[in-house]
Amino acid sequence: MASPVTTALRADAQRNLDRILVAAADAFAELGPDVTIDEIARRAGVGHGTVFRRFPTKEALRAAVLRRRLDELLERSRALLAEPDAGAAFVELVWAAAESCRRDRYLFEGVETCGELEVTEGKQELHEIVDKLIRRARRAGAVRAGLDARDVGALVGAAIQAAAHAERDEDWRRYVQVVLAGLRP
Amino acid sequence: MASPVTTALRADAQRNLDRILVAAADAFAELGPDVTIDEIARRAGVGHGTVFRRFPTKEALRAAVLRRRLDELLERSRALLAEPDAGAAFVELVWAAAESCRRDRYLFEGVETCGELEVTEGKQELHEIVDKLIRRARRAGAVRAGLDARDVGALVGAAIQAAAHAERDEDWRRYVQVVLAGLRP
DNA sequence: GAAGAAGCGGACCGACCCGTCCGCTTCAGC
DNA sequence: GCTGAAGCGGACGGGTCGGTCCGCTTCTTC
Repeated sequence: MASPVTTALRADAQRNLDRILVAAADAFAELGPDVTIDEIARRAGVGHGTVFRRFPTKEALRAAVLRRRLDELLERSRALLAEPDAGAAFVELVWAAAESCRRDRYLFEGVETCGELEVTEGKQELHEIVDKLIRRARRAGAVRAGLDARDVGALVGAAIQAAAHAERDEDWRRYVQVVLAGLRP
Repeated sequence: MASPVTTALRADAQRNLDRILVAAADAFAELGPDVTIDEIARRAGVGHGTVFRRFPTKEALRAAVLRRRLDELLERSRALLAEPDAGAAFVELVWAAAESCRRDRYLFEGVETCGELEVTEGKQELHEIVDKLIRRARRAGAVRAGLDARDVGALVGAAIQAAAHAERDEDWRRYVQVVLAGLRP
């Protein structure tokens, strides 16, 4: 996924790699970008030396996890370009982004601050597609002017972040609805 | 401020205390809650032992800084209760909160996660007054139903946080406007 | 200006954590 | 099964940082 031509891994190594990526995604989402590698290794059931053999630094591991999330969003966004109703497509996009941020509340912040090529390229690609979706929606009169992909991403990420300390667990939906209402012309 | 009956400090000690609080506020706002005490001490022009004499832990220092911000907001909110136009008072409240978060983008997150009595009490007080302002505004038809002080605080704080990585420096105003638009009925 | 209290700050300790390294284990091909 | 390569993981080094402590300095009071 990260590098298209990975030399085939031994079966046990591949198994460990998968478990590390899953454990890292969970741990980052739950404890934030400052989780220790030891914690991730513990969750994956491997020694922390094993983590460092696959990912030279903690940042590289974080980047791999972020990239996976970005790829999911990319796929979803591309599909939405085919949706005939531009306004509905935009609303769906927002909810998809919200779901992603919901799974990892540090996603937006992470993508913004991560300098790894893997992530900045993914972000760039995503922005281009999302900008298309926004322009379409604006022409259809469903979205106010003066907003781009970065703005929408930031606001949605923010709404989820806001709900992190909420009392009820579904508050994030209300917050996203507030933002959606604010995005209309 | 924190404790009403502080035993009088020696003149130089009081001077140092003031400089520490200013330096800490700046450093926390600029570098986040993880700044080192050494950095704060350096900015204040004191040794880091001096910081620990006034504040037993880093958390206590952070709490003192947060409390100061909360007190400013408290004062502002109380004044707004006297404003005859409930809708306008609410909008002003939101902008005041935004300005505070703008000065320290980690303010909201800090207040939510800080366990020190000093801060939780201040938050409680603020919530009560802001809830009054919101109820007034709702009765005046200026704010949608189903939102309380916590919600509004979260959304405003998040909007500012979102603007932290924005390209233009005034983007945070646009974001607050989006949220304000979303808060209307 | 003398004396004692208050304050200062840097050396120091211990905990934590990233990243390396190497002796041992496990897998894959024959 | 044998063999060599690939993989493993824990011990270790080095750096950082929060918090303590104590010999020295500075202020205040008389």
